[in-house]
Amino acid sequence: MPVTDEAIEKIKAMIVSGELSPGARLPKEADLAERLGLSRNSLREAVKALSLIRVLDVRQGDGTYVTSLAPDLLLDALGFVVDFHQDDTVLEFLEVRRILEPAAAAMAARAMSDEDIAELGTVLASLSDDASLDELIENDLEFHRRLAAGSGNAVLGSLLDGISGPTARARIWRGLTEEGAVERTRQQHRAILDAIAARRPDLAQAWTTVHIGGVEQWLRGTLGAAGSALG
Amino acid sequence: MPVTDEAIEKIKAMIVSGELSPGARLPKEADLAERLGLSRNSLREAVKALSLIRVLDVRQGDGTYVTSLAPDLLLDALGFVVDFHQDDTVLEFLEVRRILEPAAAAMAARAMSDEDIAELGTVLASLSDDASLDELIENDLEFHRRLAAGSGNAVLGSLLDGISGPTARARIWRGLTEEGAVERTRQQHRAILDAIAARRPDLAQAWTTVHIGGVEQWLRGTLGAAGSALG
DNA sequence: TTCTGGTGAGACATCGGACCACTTGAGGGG
DNA sequence: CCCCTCAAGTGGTCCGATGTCTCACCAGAA
Repeated sequence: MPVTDEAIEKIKAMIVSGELSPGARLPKEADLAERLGLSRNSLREAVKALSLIRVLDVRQGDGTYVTSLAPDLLLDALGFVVDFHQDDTVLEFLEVRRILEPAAAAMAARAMSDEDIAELGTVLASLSDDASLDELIENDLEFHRRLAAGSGNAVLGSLLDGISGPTARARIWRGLTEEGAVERTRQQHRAILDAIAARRPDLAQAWTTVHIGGVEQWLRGTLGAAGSALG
Repeated sequence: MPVTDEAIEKIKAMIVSGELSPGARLPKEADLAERLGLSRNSLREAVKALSLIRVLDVRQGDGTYVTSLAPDLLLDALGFVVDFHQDDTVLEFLEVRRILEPAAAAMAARAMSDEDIAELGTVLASLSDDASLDELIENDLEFHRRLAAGSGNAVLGSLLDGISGPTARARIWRGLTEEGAVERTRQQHRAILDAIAARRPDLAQAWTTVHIGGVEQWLRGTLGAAGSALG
């Protein structure tokens, strides 16, 4: 095993064992390198890797720290990974979303505070009728993000956030606007909100299933048509 | 933005844009470093990070390649992340599993081939009555892994695989054996298998919900008791 | 002809040292 | 008491050299 991988494992072990608590500061690179028995260059490779997945937080001129290790932090690296999938597996991601998000909506209908529900409504209301594509996407992301967070389960929220990668979402919206389905989507958003506000988990779940399932069905048709047109 | 992060983005862009296809070989470190305008050391940090999340595959003496980018590869980095969560958020992960896995079981009841179902039965049957803890865990992991894979959705399968981290699973099984619930768990596994074999998605889903929900409930009680005992 | 073993080129692995850039906090000046 | 300056500490980046591994090529034996 390369020394770098070994270093990754050792740092991970230090964290899992509790020697390094969340928020703790690591020894300076030179010292840690000596302690782990490798050069500073190799150690930096390990630190960089752990930094990419948000386990470590390096601050130039200050030091290297263990992050909070909160699930949302660690899981947001998921978005980075999802970006690599453009066409082929986007449907599979959407399918997973169709499973998770309705469940999240049902949980949100029980768990969300009245204030949060009101804010969710504000998000939808803030969208003007002649919004640009970027605004549509941003608004859509914000709505679904708050919905997921409203489930009360941070892991579920982050997971949904991650697999709803901006890239894939942008492509879908581009297609939807072309077909003039923007208004229908907004109505579905509104219906989900109403169901949550009425504290009806079953309705919230059903509407979310309809919402995601509709996008899924449309995308399935689009990809199929594009595939046959190309093939 | 540090040059290393910049390099990560550029390499990612090269892959997403199609300039580097899955399986393609990257230019040698020296050349790529020059092209991206940084030193070999800094480039290596970027490569190491992308290698940790299974986007690049570095082979000493040969070269650096883009992986297949298959979702199972990319998502298995998830397991690494989950390992950092011991007590606090394990319940949230289990809750997500309780949402995903029943859906996967239902899909498996429709999609799995007769051969795969037979193999799934073999897995359960291969467990002896006086199996050790390690054998129990390994068998349990194998069963759930095949079940998730049987859904036909690679993303779903890998996601389930990732959040069912070996660490958390081991701790749960240790507790279950102490309470003598091994036999009940095995019966539930058997029931899930029977439902799938009978091509009954509804039954498979229900049994899986019962199975995961039972573990969840038990764990919730255990953690609560431990917490109050400590607090 | 085919298989085997050696050999060398090419690629990544690792190292040590040097210098740059940034953050922070102490200490002096207003 | 507040603000500015500056020096120490720490990560950021680079260079050049050496070690090690993989693979392809080729000569020699079966």
